[in-house]
Amino acid sequence: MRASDSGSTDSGSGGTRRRSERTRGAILTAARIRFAADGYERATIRAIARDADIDPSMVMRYYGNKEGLFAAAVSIDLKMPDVAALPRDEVGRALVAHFLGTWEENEVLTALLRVGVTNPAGAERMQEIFRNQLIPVAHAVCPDPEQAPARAALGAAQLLGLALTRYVLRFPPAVALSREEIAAWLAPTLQRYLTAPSP
Amino acid sequence: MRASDSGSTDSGSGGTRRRSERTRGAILTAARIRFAADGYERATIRAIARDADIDPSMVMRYYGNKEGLFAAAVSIDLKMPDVAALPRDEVGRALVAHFLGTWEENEVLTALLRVGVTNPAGAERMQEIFRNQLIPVAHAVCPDPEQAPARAALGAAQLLGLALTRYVLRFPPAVALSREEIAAWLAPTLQRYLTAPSP
DNA sequence: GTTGTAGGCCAACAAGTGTTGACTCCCTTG
DNA sequence: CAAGGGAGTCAACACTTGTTGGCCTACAAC
Repeated sequence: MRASDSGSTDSGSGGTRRRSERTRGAILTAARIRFAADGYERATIRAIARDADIDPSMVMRYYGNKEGLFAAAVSIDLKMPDVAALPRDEVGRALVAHFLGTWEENEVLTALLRVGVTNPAGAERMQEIFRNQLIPVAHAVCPDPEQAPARAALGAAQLLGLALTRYVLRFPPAVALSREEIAAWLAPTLQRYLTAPSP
Repeated sequence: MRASDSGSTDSGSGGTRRRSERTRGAILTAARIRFAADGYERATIRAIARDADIDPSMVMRYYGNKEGLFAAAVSIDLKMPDVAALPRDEVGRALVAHFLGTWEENEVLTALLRVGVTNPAGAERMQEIFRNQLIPVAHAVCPDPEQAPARAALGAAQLLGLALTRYVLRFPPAVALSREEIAAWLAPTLQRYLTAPSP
């Protein structure tokens, strides 16, 4: 897969600097895969380095320590859609579809979930994302702004629970459901949590 | 807390055997607490032994190895209520209430969730529980028996997601919700997943 | 061509892990 | 009382982990 191979006919300025950035990237992608597959503790620096075809000490050189590597590997922007611009009754469906698409194309989310469950720093990171990226969405569609955090939490519980059973624990029936079926079932739930009057 | 203290005036047969069973129990409770708090990898046998006030080697003597200890520590019976005997439209509320009560009084569930996310054996254990204890509930109330597994998975996703955000990741709004509020929000969701016609 | 500098690798360290075997102590049984 | 066996302790093992410092190599500037 190595594009622009070792021929290194690349332009004059910065032949080595180029290479360093390529290995930094290799480390990050390897780290994301390992964190997603194994969680924080079992994703060893040695294994990540092996995947990236470099020496373990390079990880330390570039990212200081394991926590630094994790922090660099799992920064994520959920790119939440602008729900205020949607018809009010399509918010639930749009969010579920966006969530499924993002999760399946981006292993960082699985990594974050796996790490957040066992590592305090990971949990904090998830709280940040919830606070900065999810609550604002609720704020945009909730009838009562004061209820936005609670309603966002309910929606997050439903979506993260689905990710948990489908992508992490892999309950067979949860894996077998198609994305369309999931959207059909979950959309009304999200819609209600975010826009319906309090029960 | 040690009932019938070291006076050992207990009846003749089996003074030592009694003590052994007491330490077995101490190991199990310490293990449950540690697994719940730290997950599988970070819950070290040494820490568990320290909590139980015994030597690490005793853990090996009684449970063989760490996996054996885990298997012994997290066997659980959810004691699911007999939903067939309930009015059909109260199933959702009953399940949510039962779930919240069970989770808050039993740290084993948090342990299982934490371990299941990073450890294959833990995930398998959760799949077992889902298959043997949750699917039957869905079978008892689903209109179409063939859909029971999928509907059970949807319900499990919602409930586990709530446990995840409230008891493990501790999103502040999820922690702040009262059990009554949670029941009011989630009961209709469970009700729909289990009993409503397919969307 | 010489030199400085950054990229990269090797070997090693200290700490902590699960696990094992030999040892002591005490209670129960004859 | 003597003997047996199980409960419990101690010290050590082999191994893996994150992390460090010294060394080599190749490119860029002078």
